[in-house]
Formats: sequence, C-alpha cells, structure tokens
Amino acid sequence: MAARAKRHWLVKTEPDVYSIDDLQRDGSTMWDGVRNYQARNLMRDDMKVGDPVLVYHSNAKPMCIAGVAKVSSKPYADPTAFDKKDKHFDPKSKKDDPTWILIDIAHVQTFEVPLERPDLMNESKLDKMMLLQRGSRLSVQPVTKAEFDHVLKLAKAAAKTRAKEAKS
DNA sequence: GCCAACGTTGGC
DNA sequence: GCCAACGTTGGC
Repeated sequence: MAARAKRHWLVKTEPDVYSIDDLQRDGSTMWDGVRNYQARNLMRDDMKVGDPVLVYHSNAKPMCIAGVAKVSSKPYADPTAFDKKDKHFDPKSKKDDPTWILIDIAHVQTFEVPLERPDLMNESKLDKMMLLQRGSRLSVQPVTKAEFDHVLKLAKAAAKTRAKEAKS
C-alpha cells in the first residue's frame, strides 16, 4: 500500500490550562475537550498517527508557537464527554455513539525560543496561514507543508541567534 | 476590558 | 429553513 503523504497540523491550547511544558512532562496526552465539529472532523477523519503538529499557545503572554508534537493514536471517543463532573460533559454524547472524538498527541520538541505571534505576522511566507487570519478560531487546523517547514526554520534560526547572544 | 468573528440555539 | 439572540473564542 502506498504511504499517505504526511499532513501537517496546528493545535491551540491555553498554557494556563495545558502548555507545551505539560506535554513535555507527560510525553503524550489526550487532546480532550474539543467541542467544535470542524475540529472534531479533522481529528476523526484526517489526522493520522505520525503527522506533525505545531503547538500554539493562545490567550497567553506571549501568544506563540511553542513547539512541535505528533499524532500518536488513532481516533477514539473523548471520555470527558461522558463525565458528568467534567467541564466538557455533553449529555448528548452516548457511549455507543460518541459525539466527540479525539486523538492523542505526543511531545516532539519544545522550541528554545517560542515564535511570537507578532513576529509570525511579519513573515510574508505565512501570510495565508490560518492561525494568523483575523477571526480564525478553529482550535485544530491544517497547516501546509511549506508553512510548517518555514516555522521550523524560524525556530532554528531563533535558537541560533540566541546561542550567539549568549556567547557574546 | 473590549469587542469582532463566528458557532449554536431556539422561536417562528 | 430562516435568522435573531446569545455564548464563546481569542486577539488587541
């Protein structure tokens, strides 16, 4: 069977709730609590084990792309939808026909220097990136390979610059 | 703290 | 099925 080309993704998280550092500590985690159909469909239908994922810190100071993760499980039912005590409990989601589906993601890399949103906005190569569009609220979104590669390049360059500064 | 964008809900 | 009201996200 021909291997499917890897697709690239970005997930948003509020670092006060769950940050890249938490992910690094945990190794991997259920990406739970997503209650948006479009985001769910991406997790259920399009995200495949091994796909690279950028991790973005929203509602934070600073707002930034903080690192890289990867999809580490097949889709399965979000257990928080069944838990009455959970903030994300959804009585409409039944165990035999779950409404909310998630995947696990595993930590790959925490950027030495987070890429802050205003700097990303200045990158002409990222003009079209969904994350940077006004009013873009989708919390799980596709990223093109070109965008993904450019973000990694920026992260490397930023780390290099910092290393130089540390020396001088 | 404000508010634009946008998804969801519910009356009709 | 339409659409106004409402709630949430999330940048600024």
